[in-house]
This record gives sequence, C-alpha cells and structure tokens, in this order.
Amino acid sequence: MQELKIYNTLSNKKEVFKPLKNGYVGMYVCGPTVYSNVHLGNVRTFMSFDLIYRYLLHLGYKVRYVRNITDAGHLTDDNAEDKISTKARIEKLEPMEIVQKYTVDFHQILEKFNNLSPSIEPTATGHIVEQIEAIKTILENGLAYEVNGSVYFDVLKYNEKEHYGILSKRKIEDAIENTRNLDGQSDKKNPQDFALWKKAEPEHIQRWPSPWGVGFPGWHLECTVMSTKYLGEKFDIHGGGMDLKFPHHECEIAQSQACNHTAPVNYWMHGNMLTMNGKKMSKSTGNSILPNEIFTGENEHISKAFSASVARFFMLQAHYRSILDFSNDAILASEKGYIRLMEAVSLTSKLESSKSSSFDVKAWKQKCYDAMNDDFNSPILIAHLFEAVKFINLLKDGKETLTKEDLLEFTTTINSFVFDVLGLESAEVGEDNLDKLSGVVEMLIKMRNQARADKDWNLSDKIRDELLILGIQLKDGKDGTSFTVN
RNA sequence: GGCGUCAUGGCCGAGUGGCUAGGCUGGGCUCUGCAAAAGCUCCCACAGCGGUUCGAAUCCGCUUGACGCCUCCA
Repeated sequence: MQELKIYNTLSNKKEVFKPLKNGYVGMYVCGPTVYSNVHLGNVRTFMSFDLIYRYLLHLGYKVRYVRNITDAGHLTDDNAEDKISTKARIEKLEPMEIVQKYTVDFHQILEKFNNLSPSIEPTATGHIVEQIEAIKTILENGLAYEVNGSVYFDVLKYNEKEHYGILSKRKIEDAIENTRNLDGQSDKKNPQDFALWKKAEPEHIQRWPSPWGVGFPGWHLECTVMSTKYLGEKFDIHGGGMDLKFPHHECEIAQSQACNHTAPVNYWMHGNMLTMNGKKMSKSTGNSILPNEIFTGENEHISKAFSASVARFFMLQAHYRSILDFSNDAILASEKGYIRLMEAVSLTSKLESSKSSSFDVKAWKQKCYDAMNDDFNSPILIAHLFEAVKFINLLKDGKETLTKEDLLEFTTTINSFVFDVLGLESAEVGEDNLDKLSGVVEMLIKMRNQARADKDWNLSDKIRDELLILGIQLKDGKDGTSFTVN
C-alpha cells in the first residue's frame, strides 16, 4: 500500500498515516446544522472530505465514514432563540419540518456534486439518550456541574489535568484575561464553561426530559457521543471546517477525555474556507452563493451557469487546506480547463497501441499517487493529469506511442483518478440521446464536407457556425471532422 | 485586545534550500480554404527590509497588508 501523509492539525505537521486497525479507517466529519440551504462554502468542506474518503477507498481501505446531521437547534448566545426554532417560526413550520426540508436539500445538493454518501449519517435528536448518559458520566467524573436545570462542563477543573486548548493552541489563562464580564447573568461558574445540557424555556419547542429537567443537549456533545458510538472511544480521522476547530472540536476532545479518559482522535483534519471577494462566505452577511444559483447562473457574482462538475473541479484545483476565493473569472478559467481535461479523457477509449512506448507510464502514475499521498494534494494531481492530456492529444495524432500494456495501464489510471478519486463526471447526455445526436451531427458533417469539396465555403461555414451556436463544436483534423458537445 | 494562518507572474492556484508546477489569458509559429481544436514557443513571479547560507521565493527576525478564530458557523 502507498504511504500516505496527512496534515494533522493537532500537531500542525504532516504525519504518516497509520490506522488503528490495519486496512480499516474510522472517519468522522461534522455535518451541517439543517436550518437553511447549504451554500457553496459549506459544500467545499464536504467535498474536501469526499475527496479524502474517495482516495482512502481507492487505496483499498475499508472506511467507515460517519457524518452527522445536526437537527437540534443550538443557541447563539445564552438567551437567544436557536436557529432551527427561529426558522420554524418564520416559515410557520414545525422544527422537524425545517429539519426534514433542509436535510433533503443537503442530500440533493451533495449528490449533484457527486459526493459519496457516508456510511452512517446519525442525527443529534436520534441520540438524546446517549447524550444524557454521557453527561451523567462527566458529572460522575467530577468535570461538570448542574445549575438551575442546566449542566455545564467545568473547563477550569478539566484544565487542571488536561490541556483545554490543545487543538486550537490556546491557553485558558489568555482566554480568561480577555473575557469581558457580561453582566453576570449566566449560570456558568466561568465564561469558558460550555453547556452539556440546557434547561428549556417554556417557548423552546425542541425539548426532552432528563434527570435535570426538561431541556436540550449542548452543541458539542452530539459529535462526541455519535463518534464514540459508531467509531469507538478512539478513532482515526476527525474532520470538519476550520471554523469548527474552536470551540467545537476543542470541546469534543474535552468531553471525550472526561467520558473515556482518552484522546478521541489520532488525526484531526480541517478544511479551509471558501471566500468570495476575499471574505468568508456566510449567509448572515449576504456574502454567499448557493449551489442552485451556480447551476442556473442566477446570482450577481457570476455571468453564466456552471455545472456541478465544473464547480467541483474549480474547488479541487486548490488544496483543501488553502483558502480559496470564488470569482467569476476563476470559475470560468476552471471550466475551460475542465472541458479540455474531459475531452482528452473521453479520447482514451479510442487510442491505439504501438510496438513501443514513448512515455514512462509507471513513473507518471507514481507521480499521481505521490501527489495524493502528500496530504491529498489534488492541485498537483490535476497538474499531472494535464500532462496526460497533452500526451493523449499527441498520441491521438500518432506523435507519441504506447504499447498495449502501457496503454491499458495509462487509461485505467487516468480514468480512476478522474472519476473515482476526483469524482468528476462527464457531461450528462443520456446514452440514447447521444447516439441520436451523433447520427444527426455526422450527417451534417457529411453535408458540410460535400460543400467543402465543392468549395462552397458559405454553406460549410454556415453549418459549422450554426452548430456552434447550438453548443456543438466541429473540429477539422487530419482524419476527418469530429465534434464535441458543450 | 488575544490566538493563528497567509502574502507567488494579467487572473486562479501548487511547490521545494540550488533544477518545469499546472490551468486560464495575451503574443508568435505549425496545421487549416478560413476558423476552431491540437501541438510547439514567448512574455510576465515569488509583499518590503534585514539575517543565516557557497546559494533562499523556499529557513530566521522585523515591517506592512489580508484573512480566520476568540458568539452560531463548513
């Protein structure tokens, strides 16, 4: 098996990946809070982990990929209404209708982007019992306290033995110094303490009974409980967006330590943000673009519609740990590159072999693996794929050669990287329709060739130009005319 | 204010102490009836200032700037 290096945000270093159990990987990724449509920035994170999931599968690992759905609303501050409830009130729906609506939307969008489904997709509300049990354990272990129907995690006490801030590289002393005292209306002993269980006010709709009264679980707890349940007290990879590092993931570590007396995760991975106009995409500021707006082109930031594959390719051209800025120019450039890549890939089935090879397929193949083994460096992989594109075009013209064996290995490799690992899809034209379309276009090509033979350039150009308007491009090559559909 | 990340050519975006990223765009050439496509080729770089080094865009320090987190956030 290839040696894979993963950048661990716990150590801030690339580390050789060694799963706990040989050949098996347990991976947990924080999913969305389903109170509104996912925007493109949300999609980027899930796509980054889709790439990681796909590559692990490609390497032959058996991966259990758990990604939760947060369907219990959490509070933006101690006294506000949670987002799901707010949305339910605005849309005049039950909270669970909101949850259902946006869960379906989330699945549909990710499917359009050709993301593979996780192995398990647990919900927070489906694991209230387990969350209550975890709180009991933390209370028993003396690292939480109950006040007025709520239970809080005692961060200062935890910090006596463990380091609260190990992931986000913070010192709790700094946090305390920089905390402004807000009126003291909170039940917390310390502002850094976080809720494990919150007492439900009468108007709070999502509510469950507990040993501490009617309430609802704290935000961080669900991930601890569900990852433990499905992946064990210790598992290989935990992922999420960079913005979840603190406090969410920090709290997860503290909760797991408090429950299970062990660090839960060997490799922490954080995907970086998608920005637009240099600022983080965020619905609250209006600086965001929805996937459906990409598909229809109906957004002031873009000049035309783009397919999900193009958007996917655009995002894969940047490394998952880099900030990526979305712009019309950038995605237009990606679209051209994407088309060039996919046209070359579609040519691979038509290539012919020779007696010798003018290209070192094995060396090229290893470079592709090296790129992905270096912390899933998809931009480098894509650069190597473009090297292959050039080679394919020369091969087609007979200017390069491959033996039968090399050709097979070459086409197998390029197809598996493009489709299986990067998860790109070729243009969606139904097989049947494509056959019919081909017939029609071939007929027009014949007519045009007759016109060209007669030097009737007006007619031949008319056929070519009008087809182009319809999105069908003719290409005159040495072996006759071919066409592509845009 | 605290913590952290990043500053690469016209645009997007990789990267390593000495050697080509790649894509898009622009110029030239080949091919073509003309185009397009494809191929070849050219131009344009590593924020600024110091330091380490035989040698740094790559390591260290400072300056400037941008962004992220510190409240829900992918």
